[in-house]
Amino acid sequence: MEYKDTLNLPKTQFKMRANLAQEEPKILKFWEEQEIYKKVLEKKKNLKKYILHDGPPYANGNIHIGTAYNKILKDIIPKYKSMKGYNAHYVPGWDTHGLPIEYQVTKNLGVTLSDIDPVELRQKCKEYAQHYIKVQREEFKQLGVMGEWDNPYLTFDPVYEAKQIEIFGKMYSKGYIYKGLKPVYWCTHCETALAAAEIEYNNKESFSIYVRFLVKDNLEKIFPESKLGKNYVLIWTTTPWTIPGNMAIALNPDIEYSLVKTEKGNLILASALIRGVMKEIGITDYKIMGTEKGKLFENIRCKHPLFERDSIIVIGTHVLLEEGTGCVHTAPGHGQEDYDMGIKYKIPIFTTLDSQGRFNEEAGKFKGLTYGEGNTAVVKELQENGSLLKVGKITHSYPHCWRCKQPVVFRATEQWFVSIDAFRDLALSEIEKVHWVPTWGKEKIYEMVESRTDWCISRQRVWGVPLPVFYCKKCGEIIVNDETISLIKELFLEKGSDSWFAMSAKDILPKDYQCPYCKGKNFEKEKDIMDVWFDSGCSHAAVLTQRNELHWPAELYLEGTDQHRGWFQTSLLTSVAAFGKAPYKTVLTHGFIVDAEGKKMSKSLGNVIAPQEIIKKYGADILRLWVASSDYKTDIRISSKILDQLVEIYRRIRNTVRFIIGNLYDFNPETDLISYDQLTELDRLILSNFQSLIRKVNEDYEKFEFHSLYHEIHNFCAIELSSFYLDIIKDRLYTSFSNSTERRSAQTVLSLILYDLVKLIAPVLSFTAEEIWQHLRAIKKDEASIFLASWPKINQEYVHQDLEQKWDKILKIRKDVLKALEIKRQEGFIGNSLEAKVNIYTEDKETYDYLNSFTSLLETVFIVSKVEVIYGEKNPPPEVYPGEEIPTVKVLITKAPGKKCERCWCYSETVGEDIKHPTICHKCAIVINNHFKE
RNA sequence: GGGCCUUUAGCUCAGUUGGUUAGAGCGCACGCCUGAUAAGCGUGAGGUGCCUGGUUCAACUCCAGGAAGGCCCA
Repeated sequence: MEYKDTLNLPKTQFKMRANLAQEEPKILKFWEEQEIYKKVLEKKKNLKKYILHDGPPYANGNIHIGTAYNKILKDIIPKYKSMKGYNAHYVPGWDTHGLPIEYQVTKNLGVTLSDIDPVELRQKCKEYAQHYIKVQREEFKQLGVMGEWDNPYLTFDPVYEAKQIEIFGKMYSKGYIYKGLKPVYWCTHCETALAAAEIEYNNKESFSIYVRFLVKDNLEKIFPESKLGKNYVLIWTTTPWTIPGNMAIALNPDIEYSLVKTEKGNLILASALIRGVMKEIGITDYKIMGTEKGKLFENIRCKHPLFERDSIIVIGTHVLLEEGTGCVHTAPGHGQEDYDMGIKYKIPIFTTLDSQGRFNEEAGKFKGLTYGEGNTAVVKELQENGSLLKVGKITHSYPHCWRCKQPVVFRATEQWFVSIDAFRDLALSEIEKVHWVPTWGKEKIYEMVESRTDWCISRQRVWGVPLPVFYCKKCGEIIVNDETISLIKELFLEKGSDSWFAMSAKDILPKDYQCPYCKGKNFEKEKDIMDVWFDSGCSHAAVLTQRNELHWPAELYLEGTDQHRGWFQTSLLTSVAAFGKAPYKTVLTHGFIVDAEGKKMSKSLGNVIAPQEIIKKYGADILRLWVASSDYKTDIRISSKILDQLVEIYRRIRNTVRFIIGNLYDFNPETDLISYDQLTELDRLILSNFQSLIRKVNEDYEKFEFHSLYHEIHNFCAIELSSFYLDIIKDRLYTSFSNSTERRSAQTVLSLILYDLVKLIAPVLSFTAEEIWQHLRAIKKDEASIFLASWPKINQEYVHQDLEQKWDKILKIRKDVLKALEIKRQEGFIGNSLEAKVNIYTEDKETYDYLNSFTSLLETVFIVSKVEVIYGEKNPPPEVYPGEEIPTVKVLITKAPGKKCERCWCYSETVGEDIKHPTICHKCAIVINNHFKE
């Protein structure tokens, strides 16, 4: 008889090697064909809603690792919430309008804005966006992200656009939107205003010029010695072309300025900078004639170095000593602070450049030159008239257009603005009410909103939602009111915003419409469109309030930390402006993905890791595990080393599960489960431990502490289960009779743990959890998908603190025993621990009684053939191992007595007792004689 | 340049209100097993707690300065 055939060795079809790259597509197909997401929604539809509102990725290009990270992190949450018992509908969205797409499309077509019909261009842009929506949708699905993929929200959707118009209308009617002349970042190449978010700073070589402005007024009250010769204010600038726009020179009120006598006249500049500047402009012989605070110079008149007009001295605290002369050339049409000065001193705001960057009539004789040509021309003229004291070149950080990479200019133009001051306080108080994770997110966005300037929402492009504004041709008034807004809203709802470009103002407005101001009958449409940030900032209204399955405000927004300035803020602003309330209750932010060294990923560094390649090589579950394992509160690292580690962790979890499944091949939970009071003590212990795991993991999901539950689950699999419990119960599972109570006891616990463990990992390891679930369903009928199953609950009956405490000590003694065994193994005295007998010496009565209470369990727990506990022996053999964990015990390892049982591999003196089965032990003989009669 | 943030073992992360010798898992090394086997078990070696000062009987922890890195802004 082959005794091996009488054992219950594990059997399973569940593969040790996951082969995720091949298996995941099958599971995806299963989810899709079975419409699992739909079924989950149907099942949870009457439960309380938990809405994670998706921040729309921009529909161009493939997804990158950051996008994948964000989407997976999001996906974990509705999956958990749904299983936990919420109606957690997830509607993904896309941001579809805007310059990047329009730029790419015109580039592909080889046209400029003026060459192409706007409606045609918009159609091409739409197709472009649609293409990438498709691409990204497939990529997101591959990540295992579940959601309303068949019906996502798109910012070019007519319903969306109509809602956006409504929000604009609401804000306008409250007086929060105005048209004004303001310097904005302007790209002369793209011919458009740019938002701050569309600017990137790169190094650029610029002129560096020092120019003297002749002082016209008498300065004797400030500097008596100024009467000796001509006096000048010395300025420094890197943009000579803005000199024609100069209207003032700004000085700091509290900085000290000196009058310096030089061969180039008496120069006024900040005292602290004299040495450096003199060196720079090549003056070695100079004398300081007097020093006074800047505020004394207010309203002193100077002569413009190029034109016959004045440039007055103004006072502003923005003037610093960081660079230049402390006297700041001020052109109100070409800089933010210059503009502020202009407003304060009632200086006319004007621009000297047209939209293509050419000088206009305001620049007088320079008209027609590009500002680049203007630089040279201005320098030349300043040189000729003696105003220029030094010209050089410097390389400095300068704003560039994020699309075309060209340097931008500051240029005053007519733009539409959202006035932040109108509702700033309300926005700030709403920020206070929101729960920010991590907590410093509050401070970050608070400070940004507190100090931000008005939001420029107009763009001189065509791929976007038009500003719903008419102008009366007769009186020039702006016409925006409830009637026009609702008209446009209905129009967009029916025909989309293309209609704005396809139709004339006359066709859009009702027949015989009259200007409310002058009764005029001819109208013009506004040509500008809205900033894409306004689009996406309206999503709370355009999506949350529009779909029955959702609600407003959302429970959660979850994006990268860059969105404190972006979407979190624009959403807050439109929401507070229109509805007086934040659109979210909680905002979670994560850091950026960096490489092994903590450096950001960039093509030039060659350290970019693509999610598509990870999926192909390792599988999406590994990527998902990476997301869960990382602490998103700071930068998140990824490298092939990190991925290799995750593969190991994954294997461990998978193999633990596989071993459990393998040992349940003949166990049906419906018929074979045994009652709690029949479970062995060890089984009850691990069941109690497992309840703690459920509790901790659940807390971690609630607090979004995924990296913590990743460690908890892995440690439970590796330590509690694999190296302890599973190792110990192997003997019982294999050698007991299949239907015996002790084996069913272990299987009962394994089954209980397995069913809950698979749920605990499901939000993270979604593919693997589903694969396991389908194996379980083959044995016991259950929900069609893991995601239809309910979240594990702690069973109080299983929680036994007292048991855990009692076993705490035996586990420590076990450590000492294992150590003692290892020493003997190193000596070559034993190999397998079953070859050993363990003598435990103790002089401590309490320890002795404690150990004795375990009786024959000790052999099981130490996985040895024999254990003897000896009390009171004053002189144990010298080779004992003194307990390190528990000093009251000493451990002696000897050879186990008897012979090795051929069946259970334990050493026993009972081997040979049974005449029919002389090579097996007594215990095994009973099993054989009772159940395997030949 | 400014605001916010990060820095603990090769890697991912723990470290309670300042208090013994700073922990876990993985990886690595060595060994065992061959009835979880492209698995399983055991043992071990790994730390200038980013650096420099300070407060304190005592600092990974508190304070100041700096370095490296990230996001945002100029």
